[in-house]
Formats: sequence, structure tokens, C-alpha cells
Amino acid sequence: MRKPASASAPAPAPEPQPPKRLEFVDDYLAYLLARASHLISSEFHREVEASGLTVPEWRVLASLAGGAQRTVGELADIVLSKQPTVTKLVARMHEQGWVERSTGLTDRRQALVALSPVGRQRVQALLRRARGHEARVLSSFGASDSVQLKAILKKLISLHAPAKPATD
Amino acid sequence: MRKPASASAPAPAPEPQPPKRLEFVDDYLAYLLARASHLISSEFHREVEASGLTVPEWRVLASLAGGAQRTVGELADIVLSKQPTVTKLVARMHEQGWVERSTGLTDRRQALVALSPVGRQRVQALLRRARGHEARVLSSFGASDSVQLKAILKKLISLHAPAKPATD
DNA sequence: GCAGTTTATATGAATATTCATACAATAGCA
DNA sequence: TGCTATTGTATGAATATTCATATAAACTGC
Repeated sequence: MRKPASASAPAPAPEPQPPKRLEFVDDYLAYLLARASHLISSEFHREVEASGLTVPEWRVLASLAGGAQRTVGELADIVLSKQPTVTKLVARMHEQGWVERSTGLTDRRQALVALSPVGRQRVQALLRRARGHEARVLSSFGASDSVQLKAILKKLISLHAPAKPATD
Repeated sequence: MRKPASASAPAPAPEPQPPKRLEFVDDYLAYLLARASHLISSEFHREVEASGLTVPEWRVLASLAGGAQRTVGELADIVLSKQPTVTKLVARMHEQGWVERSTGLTDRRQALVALSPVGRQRVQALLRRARGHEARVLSSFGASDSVQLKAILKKLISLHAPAKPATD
């Protein structure tokens, strides 16, 4: 309502808030997970981008690194994006020659995706770097906590992985 | 290269892969965090959307719920998005009357954001639901693991929160 | 107090994601 | 077998995010 120009008498003054925040989100599990995830991933994403990949591209390559073929739907689930997003992402990656596509043998609706030789090479280097980064993170963190954190996360994931409720 | 129509002789056949995946990502910390975060958040995001908010909107409201004013930059950090994203998000939320904006008193470049009465109301209901959801998640999970998980995540976060390296 | 630098936010263009839906293939079943 | 429902992927339009950059205000050392 008030013109930004004449801003000298601000609203009924919410407290200026002491320096540190101490808010709902700071003890809220979903936020702690999101923040930790973002923090750790962001660190490594600098290396991903330095290697000329985007983060979603890296995720797809990493989830194909074991040599398996995956359908677009499986990839969408693994990389935590929606199916149309992955369809288009895979198309771009295919154009760049990083993945190969084929049609499902038993179900011809399925679009199977696998690493190309180039993609395999490309991901190898990053996998090493990823392991290195993880090792650094975990070492600055203590062996015990490291083991526990992973164990708890895996438990949390398996406890909450139902049949197929969400599409992304 | 091959036309999708005549796809009957697929590539050198990567293994069809036994049902369960057992891959790099399944023991990779960054991925475990991302997956756990996504899983837990997605569950609650259904309630967020049911209440007529988008996820980023909920995040902004939740981080203002304590009554504090926050600058756009602080919000961007808290909600894990980039500054231009938050500028526009806040603009939309302002139009809907959920937040109020004012200019920083000491630094007139700052755009301070705070909840409006409407926004406060709106977030109260969701905060209750969020606490409820968290309680359900954690109870199906054991008190000990719950406490540990939060503690470890907080430790991880504080260990990796440097001065100000990333803009998002 | 003033140039030069840094910092906070805004904005436009480019890009990516998502929703809704279409299409194709399969599955179930009478 | 033929019919209907379901499932997997693709695609176009709408939306959101991001990058690059502009603008404005604050700091710095003189």
C-alpha cells in the first residue's frame, strides 16, 4: 500500500529479532533433512558443474553407473523428479551421447535407458570424486556418527517407502 | 539413431538387472539425505497443498512464524532457494496478502518481510499439522533413533555452515 | 565529503519443471 | 477374442527457477 519512496515510518514494528534465529524450523525434522541434504549436495555440486554436468544429469548417470538399464519411470523415482522432467532430461542426455535408449523387450511402452560408453567414462571420474567428498564429510564428523547417520537414514527410507503413492 | 518403430534388436544387452537395485547411490550419504528429505517432505506437502499453499510458500511462512522480520537474502538462505526466486515468491505472497514488506531501517537496501495477520493465521494451522506429521513420523521410528537423528543432523549442519559461500 | 568498491534486491531473458493430457501398449475379464 | 481399464511415456502450454545484469544504498580510505 505505502509507496516505497516515502518509507520512513515502518509498520507496527515486529521485533528486530536477536541475531540468532531460534525458530520452528530449527528443530523440525523435515527441515533438518532438507537443510543437511542441500548443504552436503551443494558442496559436491560444484565439482559436478566443474565437470560440465548439471545436477540432474549427474543423478541419472550415477543411478545408471551399476550397468543396469532403467525405465524412465524408475529413473524418475530414483532421481526424485517427475516423469516428464526425466523424459526431457534423458532426451537431452541422449543427444549428448551419454545414454542409450531402447524399447522394453517384454513391455514395449517402456523406454529403457542405459549408459553409453562415453557416459560410463564420464561418470567414473565423478564417482571417484563423490566418494572422496563423502569421505571428507564423514571423516570431519566421526566414524560412529557416520555409521549411525547412514543406518538411521536407511531405516527411515525403508519405513516410508510404500507401494507407489507419489509420482515423483 | 535407430527409429523407435523398428526396435526389436536392442543394444549389446546390459543385464536386465535383478529386481532390487544395489547401487552406488544406495550407500551414498548425499543421496540418502536427499531421498529421506524428499520422502518425509513429500508426505507433508500433500497437506500443504491441500491448504492452498505451494511448498516454497509454506517454507517462507514457516520461517517467519516466529514473528521476526527477515530480509529477502535471509529468507533465500533459509528456504534453500536463490535470491531472485525468493524476491518473486515474496512478491506473489505479498499480492495475496500473506506477508508485509518494509524497507530496512538502518540499511535501506534491505527488503524486510514479515507475516501479515492473515499469513499468521494461515501458518498457525499448518504448523500444528506439521508438528503432527513429524510426531507420526518419529513415533513410527523409535524415540532413541529420533533423538539421535535430529542431533546428528544438527551437528552435520553446524559443521558445514561456513561464512557465506553459496548464494542459495 | 567523495571516488571506487562492495552489498542487497530487482528485473528481463533464457531455461527447466510441472500439469494436463494424449497416445500406445498391456492386462483383465466377460 | 473383443472391450474396457490401466499403465508407461511423450508432448504442449503454463509456470517457476535461474543466470546475468542493473540499480541503489552502504562502506572504505583518503
